[in-house]
Amino acid sequence: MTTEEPRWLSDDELAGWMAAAALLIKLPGALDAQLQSEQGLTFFEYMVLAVLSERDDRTLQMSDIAAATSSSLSRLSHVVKRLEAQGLLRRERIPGAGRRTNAVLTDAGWVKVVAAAPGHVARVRHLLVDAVAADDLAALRRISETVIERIDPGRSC
Amino acid sequence: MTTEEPRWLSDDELAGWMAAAALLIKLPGALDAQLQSEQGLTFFEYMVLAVLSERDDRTLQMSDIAAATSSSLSRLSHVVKRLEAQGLLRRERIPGAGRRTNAVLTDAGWVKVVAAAPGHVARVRHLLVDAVAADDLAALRRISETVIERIDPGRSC
DNA sequence: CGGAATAACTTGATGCATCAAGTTCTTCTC
DNA sequence: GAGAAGAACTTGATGCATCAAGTTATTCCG
Repeated sequence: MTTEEPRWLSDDELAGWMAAAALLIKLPGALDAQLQSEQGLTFFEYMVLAVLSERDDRTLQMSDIAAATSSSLSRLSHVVKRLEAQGLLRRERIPGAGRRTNAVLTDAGWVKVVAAAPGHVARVRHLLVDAVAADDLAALRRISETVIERIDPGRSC
Repeated sequence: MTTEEPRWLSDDELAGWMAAAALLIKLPGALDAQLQSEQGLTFFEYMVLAVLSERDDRTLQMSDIAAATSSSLSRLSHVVKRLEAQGLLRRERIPGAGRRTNAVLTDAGWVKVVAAAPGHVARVRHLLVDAVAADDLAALRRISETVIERIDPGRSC
């Protein structure tokens, strides 16, 4: 807690940051709205199902899903419980491995992701991937990775 | 609802998008956590106060605040009610102008923003502005503006 | 080999966001 | 100038996110 005058943002920095902040506020809602109206899914729920669907055995441990979706284990646990109640996946304790738990995509879950994916990808294309230059998308990736590393340092080694 | 095979994302596109998605999930939480622990404010609450504090008369109409913070009027209304209950701002109906309402920052609100700003700016610098190249920040601005324009077309004219 | 620390979740309470519906003025149209 | 349409919010219900605390194996250590 110093009393020195902080380094405020320059005009360019401020403009960049405000634009980014607007993106943070609006984009999640836009993605949610589309998935919600077409498939009754949250963007985050979709991510969970999608991550599972990419595995050969449609199975992944809770912690690994959390890592893959950048979420807390607590958030994931609540969501998985809801998805399980809907029959889209089921949980299985891994015997002899502490409290480790796998989530397994059910057939109904698979059908759901397959139904949701085209519309979702089309939306992501329309809003972002097809809207910006390839260079800018690469920049966005660099930026995101840098910022994420700063948020929790040493998460990827 | 076409049955054609959709255009899936290429590896580069997918990597860019996943990184961006991770950013969308983690950055808001990181900003909230800092403001919450230091000043008991949400990032969004801070934005509302900050926008008001930049006006000479510390006054702005609800709709204008909503536009400046990229939020819905509904969300803003709830937040402003909470901030008013804490004495950080007050609302004033503008007479003879329909349901138009101004929000006015109180002295307590001013003190709060002034107290919160340095820590918040430092955090934004550390996580984003100072972490990425100036070119990349410019790219982020371009990207954000493009995406926002796609989300609700013709919001800025 | 026993007790403490750790890992991997789960749960419950609280609070914020969103959506749909309701209010209350003003303005436009005939 | 009356009634309809629209603008600018407000409100209440619902649901999701977060935080702190609780569980339940497992491993480490003396």
